Amino acid sequence: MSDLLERLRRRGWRMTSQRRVVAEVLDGDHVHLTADEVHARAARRLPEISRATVYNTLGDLVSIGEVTEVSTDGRAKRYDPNAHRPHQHLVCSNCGTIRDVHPTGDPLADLPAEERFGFTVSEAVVTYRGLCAACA
Amino acid sequence: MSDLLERLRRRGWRMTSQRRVVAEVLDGDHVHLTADEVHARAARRLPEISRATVYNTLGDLVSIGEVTEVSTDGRAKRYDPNAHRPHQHLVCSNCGTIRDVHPTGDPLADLPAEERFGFTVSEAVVTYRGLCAACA
DNA sequence: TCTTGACTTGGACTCGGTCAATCGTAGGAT
DNA sequence: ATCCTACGATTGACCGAGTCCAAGTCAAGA
Repeated sequence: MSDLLERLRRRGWRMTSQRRVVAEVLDGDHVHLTADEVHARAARRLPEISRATVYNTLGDLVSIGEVTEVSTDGRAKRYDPNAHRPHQHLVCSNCGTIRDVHPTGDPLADLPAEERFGFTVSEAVVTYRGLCAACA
Repeated sequence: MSDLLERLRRRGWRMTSQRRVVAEVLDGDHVHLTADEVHARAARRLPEISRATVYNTLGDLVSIGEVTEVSTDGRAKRYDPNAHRPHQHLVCSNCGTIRDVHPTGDPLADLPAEERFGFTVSEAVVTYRGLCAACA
């Protein structure tokens, strides 16, 4: 059932049938769909939903922090509803499968001051790459 | 002077005027140009060079391992000639400036076995984000 | 139920990148 | 030095991902 939908309602997000199906499609763990995949799945329940609406809704969800954008392959961005707990990604270099992972330690601590070039560093995004069990 | 050009010559890479200017444009530290930027700079020295040639040449350089692709913003890929020594990237969230950085420690070691989902993990790509001195 | 501002739509458009047919040339062979 | 030819360069059409806009629709408060 949809945690995401519940949180959105609580925020007073204006709820439309389009936004509801997009939120429902995104629900779950290890979900990393492209905008077109979201559109295709949403269209199974609401055939007239337009691409622009899916892009708008995803963009809104990202800007309010309920969904994060992941771009692991330089192709289409993927949308990750698991924004409530920080995590990194493990990607199969062959088939593109993505898993959420929780490394120990803080990568920010591994960047010495003299390697910061005066930046105020706030975040470290880690992508682990390798071959999944099926592709190895 | 061009280390890259020298390495390419040593590999027996067929040298054309187009390939030479692309290699020259890419020479240096903290260089992270988009394909279009490479094309623009190359065209200053060789006005008739085509976009397709730049893409072909960059693709070739990547596949022989002399240049690496970096995609930090989900927009155009950037090309990094500093492929001979492993490093990560520090990106300004505001202006997009990129610096090469060398964190201590091995991020691969921070991913416990039970978080590997049966993958053979071979690489960790880290992108540090923050604000550069000028943007802060 | 009415009203209205927010949301949705379809289509044109942009940007980054790829492809294929044709032309040109680097560099080995003579 | 020149000739040949396979490999590289060029042009322009094309593609996928994403954005934009003007017009239509509708959720939800009064």
